[in-house]
Formats: sequence, structure tokens, C-alpha cells
Amino acid sequence: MKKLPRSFYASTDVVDVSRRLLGKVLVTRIGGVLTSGVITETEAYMGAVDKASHAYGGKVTARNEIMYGEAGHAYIYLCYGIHHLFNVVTNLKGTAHAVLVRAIHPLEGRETMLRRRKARTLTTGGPGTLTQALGIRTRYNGTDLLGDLIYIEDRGIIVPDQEVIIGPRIGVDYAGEDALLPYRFHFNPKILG
DNA sequence: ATACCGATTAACT
DNA sequence: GTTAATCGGTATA
Repeated sequence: MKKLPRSFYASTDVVDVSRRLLGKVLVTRIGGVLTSGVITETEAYMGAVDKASHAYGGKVTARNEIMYGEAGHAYIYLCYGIHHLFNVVTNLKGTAHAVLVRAIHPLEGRETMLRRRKARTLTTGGPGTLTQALGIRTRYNGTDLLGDLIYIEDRGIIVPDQEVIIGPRIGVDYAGEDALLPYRFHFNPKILG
């Protein structure tokens, strides 16, 4: 039940952070309501040297500047005009590395998540649906994950290497050869029991 | 000011 | 397999 420390995020290896986030628990207390889920899928984005990153080439804009800041903050942006995508900023200040959380396995607050999603069945298997379930929106861009609004806990869940599927990232075909990099990590939530 | 487009999803055939 | 929905970010003028 312990919140991940700043040092977890400040790692200079964003791909390693991406792998180690599997099995951790993403928690929100938005509107005072607790919702949470086990992270089951992530992707690493390697900043300036990654054609798939918003920070490719060292580009700085009002949208992506949070990625250049201190590790352990949330980078949240709107995609396709509809979906709020949640990322964790890693590495040192000035290095725009981040991990996209693509899927969770719901834990606490199922009723709240169902209501937010306006759905009969609770699916959180995509980067846009999980943020909807957890109440994450672009207005929380820049939130410190060591605070009490949005944070990530280690509850001792171990995801063995043999269960982890590694492959190319989704939806980044425009990134040329970088679209083929093995920066996507996921596992079948069935192993959680 | 105007035009193009996306780290997606759900509902189709 | 296909495609409409939808709007802020970004580039261009």
C-alpha cells in the first residue's frame, strides 16, 4: 500500500519504468471518490529521439512542456478530440521521457467507474476508456503523482517476466522505423485472479 | 484567421 | 474488415 517514490519515476531508463509499472495500482480521488485499477499495459516514449513522441526533436509547446519538467508528474492531453490520455513523466528535468498508461484492471470504485463510463459492463482496456473510468481529464495535466489526487501504489503485485508481452506501440505508424521499437508492455489480467 | 490532423473508440459490415 | 465522431494543438498565411 505504499505510494511510489519520486526516485521510481526519476529513472533515466523510461523503457524500464514502463515495464516496472505493470502490476502497480493507479489510484484517483477525484471529487473525493476513490477509484483504482492495476496497470496492465504501458508504452514508453523516449522524448527528443523518438519520432512517436510529442517531444520529438526537442520540440517544446504549451501542450507538451510538462514532459520536460520533474519526474512523477502527469502529462494528460486530448487525443482525437475525445480521449484524455494519461502519461507519467520520467527522467530528469529537461528530458521529455514519459510512459503512456494504456489499460488497467479495475479494483476499487466499480460503481463510480460504471457511472462515469455510462456503460453496463466495465471495460478499461484502452487508454481513453481507463481515464474516463478514473475521472482523469486534461484539466489535471501537471498533477504531482506524489500528491493525493492521482497517484500510483505498489501493493506487492508481481508480474513475472514470462507473463509480459513486449511489442511495438499502437497507433504510431506515422513514426516510421520508430513505430517498430519494442516499447509496449502488457500482460493478461487473468493472472491477477 | 484558417486548415489539417491525431499516442482512439464504438458501432458497424 | 470499415468508418464516423469530435475538438484542441499546431502549422501556415
